[in-house]
Amino acid sequence: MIHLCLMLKKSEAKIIEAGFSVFSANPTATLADVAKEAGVGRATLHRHYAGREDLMAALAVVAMQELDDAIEAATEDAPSYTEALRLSLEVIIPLADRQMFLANEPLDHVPEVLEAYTQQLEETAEAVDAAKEEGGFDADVPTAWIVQAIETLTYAAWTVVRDGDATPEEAAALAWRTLQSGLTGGAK
Amino acid sequence: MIHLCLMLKKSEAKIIEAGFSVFSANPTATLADVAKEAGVGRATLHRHYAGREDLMAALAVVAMQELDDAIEAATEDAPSYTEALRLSLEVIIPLADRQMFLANEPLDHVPEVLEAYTQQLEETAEAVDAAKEEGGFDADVPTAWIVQAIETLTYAAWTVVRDGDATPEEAAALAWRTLQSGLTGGAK
DNA sequence: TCAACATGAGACATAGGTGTATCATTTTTT
DNA sequence: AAAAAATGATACACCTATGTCTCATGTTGA
Repeated sequence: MIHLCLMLKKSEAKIIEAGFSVFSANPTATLADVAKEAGVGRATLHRHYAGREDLMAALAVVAMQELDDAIEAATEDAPSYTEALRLSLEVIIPLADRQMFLANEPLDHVPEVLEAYTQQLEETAEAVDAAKEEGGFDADVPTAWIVQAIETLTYAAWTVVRDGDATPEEAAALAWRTLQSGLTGGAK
Repeated sequence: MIHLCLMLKKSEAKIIEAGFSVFSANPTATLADVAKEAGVGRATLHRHYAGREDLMAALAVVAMQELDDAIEAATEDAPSYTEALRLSLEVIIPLADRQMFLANEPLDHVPEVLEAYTQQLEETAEAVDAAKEEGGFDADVPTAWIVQAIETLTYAAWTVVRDGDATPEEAAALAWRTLQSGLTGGAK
């Protein structure tokens, strides 16, 4: 909401924030619910976003942008690709609740979102490949698996944080340890 | 469908199978879609299942039962709890597409499903605790995290299989390795 | 064969979310 | 202060999924 105000009008910012809040709690919530949460008339919502799809797409764009910014800020002076991946993991967890509800939305029809998403995946894959050369990951393990493991363990970390079973820092540490050395006692 | 016929009438079995098929592809599909896929009139579907919630609950019950059966069959003569967890992981992956679409359904209102699900989680947690004592997992790692990691890595495995990036056996092996020893080169 | 039952097809009513238009009011800008 | 823009509230029409009902047809079992 802070930096959103720089580019979005006041009502739009309120609607976007309400969208994150409401749809995170209930992905099938009504546009009326969003408008109410935003303290805005339903008609006003329609003035800014033509329909549900438009709003979802806007939410996706904002979420992607936030993610990109956070990752770039966290990794810009990382000493290695491996460390950059670890730092990314740490940074993503607190933002995950703004992304997760979008995962089940059919956003493939919005080229802007699709493009950003595939690029995100590609960048991760590139970072993983680079980390492999550093010895951070075993070259024998398929990159596709490592990327998927990073994504799902990020989700796992977000879940345990949400359930109050760990702090974001603890969850990030557990996720990274799982990725790197696994959970066996001997591998400590 | 094979053993379902033992307890479900023909139409019911067809509807249930169609439900898995249709809702896996599109979680917001219509009851009419399910009826069509089942080769059954929409009215017939309503005769057997009062509404969408009823159908979803029935699907959840069947899916849970299948999971229980598969896990029990796979682990009944496992040499250890750790090995039992590995075998469970292997067995769940091919069944995962019958479960995943249910994850985003609000089934908490169906006590039968809720109870079966929580029991499933408890059994996993118990197996993890037992595996800890065997040395299969580090006792320092919270059980809640291990359980969550197992779940999400199972999902990851299902995903790569679905995308054609690995066979079920390969995916299971990757998931288990990730859990146990991680993906670092040195941990091979 | 006959009776009981299940099914398919269609008509019908309903409810809820969605999108639009209008108008008075408020806020912002000039 | 005056003009312009944004907003809230309301009413309206629309569409789709849903659920119910009926009746003719088909299937099953006695």
